[in-house]
Amino acid sequence: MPELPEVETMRAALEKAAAGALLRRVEVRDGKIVLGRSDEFARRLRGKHFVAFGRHGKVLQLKLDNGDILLAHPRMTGKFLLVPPRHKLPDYARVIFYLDRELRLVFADLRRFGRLELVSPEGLPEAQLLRQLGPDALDIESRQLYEGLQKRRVALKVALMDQKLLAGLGNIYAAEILHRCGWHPCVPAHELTLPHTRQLTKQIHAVLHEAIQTGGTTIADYLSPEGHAGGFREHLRVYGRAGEKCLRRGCPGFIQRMVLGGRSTFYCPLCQKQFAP
DNA sequence: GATAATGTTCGATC
DNA sequence: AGATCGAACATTAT
Repeated sequence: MPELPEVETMRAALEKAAAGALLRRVEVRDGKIVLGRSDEFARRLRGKHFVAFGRHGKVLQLKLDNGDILLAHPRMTGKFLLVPPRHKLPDYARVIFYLDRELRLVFADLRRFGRLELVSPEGLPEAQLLRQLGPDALDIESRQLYEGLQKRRVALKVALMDQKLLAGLGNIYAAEILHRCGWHPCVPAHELTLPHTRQLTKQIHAVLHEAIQTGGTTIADYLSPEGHAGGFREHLRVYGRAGEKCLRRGCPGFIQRMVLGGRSTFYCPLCQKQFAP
């Protein structure tokens, strides 16, 4: 489920609630979630403190006081939840981190696609969860994005979701960004000029910042670690709105759904035709 | 019961 | 070699 804004919302919430927390015990209920040996994973974490909370693309980076880094990728349905004392554990609790202060941090994941990986500082560059990622979508500059787009023949929306090009965008935000640009999702990526790419970069940053401000997007089951739904759902202009009226001021169009790269794609056939900066 | 779901990865093919 | 496509992964909600 989560894309960059949802992972950033998780990061900020964990930083607030668990900075400096001690990991008393780690219980791996589902070994599939953890890369490598579960017993080793639990043993290496026990007794460490969380000291910093980072993120790259959709990957959360929880840093420990011995330099090791716990990487977490939620994939489709993974999430961290902070469970207060005496509260019942959530459904699909796959890995449980028992902290001091009577706090429990749970990695819950219905579909079991999520992954946790513990790496040493030296191992960080080759970490499976980070290895293939391009620059973070919040940091990428137009020039770099332009050069990456030039090399690709695929539809622009497919390129935006390619984590090697830039890390963090998924199906929701790629669609929303293209609608704000007024471009059709099928535009071949390499047709963008540098000025087009400047406009695109600006919208990528604007949409992501707006989504972070509102706590991300909840479609089916995303919740922040404190259990809050995301507010960006009210800001969606195309995603999940097939058959509904286009929300661009003055546009009489209706949102259409098509399949691109195997994923549902939503766009307005009337106002996503233009292709000029 | 069929369909779709906020994502990545692998193997086959171009 | 590198890009691209479709299937696979696992499980539920509608």
